[in-house]
Amino acid sequence: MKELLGKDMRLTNQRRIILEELKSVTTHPTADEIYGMVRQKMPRISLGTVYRNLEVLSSLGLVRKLENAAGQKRFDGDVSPHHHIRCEVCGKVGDIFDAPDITGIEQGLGTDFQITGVSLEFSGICPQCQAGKKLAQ
Amino acid sequence: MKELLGKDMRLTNQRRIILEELKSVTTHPTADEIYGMVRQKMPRISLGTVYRNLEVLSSLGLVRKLENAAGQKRFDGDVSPHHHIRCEVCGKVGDIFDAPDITGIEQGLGTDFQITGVSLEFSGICPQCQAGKKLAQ
DNA sequence: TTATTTGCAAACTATTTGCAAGATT
DNA sequence: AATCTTGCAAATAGTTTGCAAATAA
Repeated sequence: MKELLGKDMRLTNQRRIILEELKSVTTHPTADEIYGMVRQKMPRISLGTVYRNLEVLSSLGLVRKLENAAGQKRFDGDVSPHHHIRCEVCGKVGDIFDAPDITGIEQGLGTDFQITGVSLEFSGICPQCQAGKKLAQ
Repeated sequence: MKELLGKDMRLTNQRRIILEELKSVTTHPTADEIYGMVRQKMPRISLGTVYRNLEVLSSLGLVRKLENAAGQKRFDGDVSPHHHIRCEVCGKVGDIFDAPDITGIEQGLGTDFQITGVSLEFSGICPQCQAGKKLAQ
């Protein structure tokens, strides 16, 4: 597990625990939520460190940063290819593993941009918000 | 043009000018950029008013709010169905009118969310940033 | 012994809000 | 008159940054 990070980059306890915690859930937590999770195991970590390390981990491709979204960024410990659905009411994010394949959809489009990626995101209402319709959590 | 807005909603000069300015460009400006544009015609308007009215106009469907994005929200005066591409370097947004149709892609997916929408967004590098590769504007 | 990383606090950016004054019906 | 809207300024939320101390190669 030593060589996961790049040259001159260390797998510190902070990084390891952030990564472990993120991989242990499927909830796509925000930086702040990750901060709360990690603090249970490492009470003196700071929010700045969490932000810095999420940035490092996502630029290394070890976690996925979900910024194609309203509001806060969220993070996903599952880097396998899949899509997301975001609750319009509470902002919670779920996974979509079985959407039709859109590979190649970016070919031959009329744009002067050099295309580097495509993102398909669904929006909807999560089960909890469907239930408690009035009091959007 | 009086009945464009809902009951008890007025088409004030501020709203009209914001709408006109936004419809006069294809650049998907940020709230701050719209503030700059509108101030040329209405120097005493405040940024808060611009934010408030962009919210009103987009909730009425008269403009489109692009929040599926990193960083700032952007606004589009063209509400016809089309997709967007965002420059990874400078954040600029372009239009994509000729992407393959993905209508119905949300049908029968394995999720407990009630699906209400789909968004396809491309990312890439705009012509200006391709040119000046070092000095990302 | 040198470069990286951390905790802390302050700074920053984008956006929202409270409120008294102004405008519209 | 009653309601909606504005300008202004202050507040808020999320994130980033500077820096001295701590840590690890």
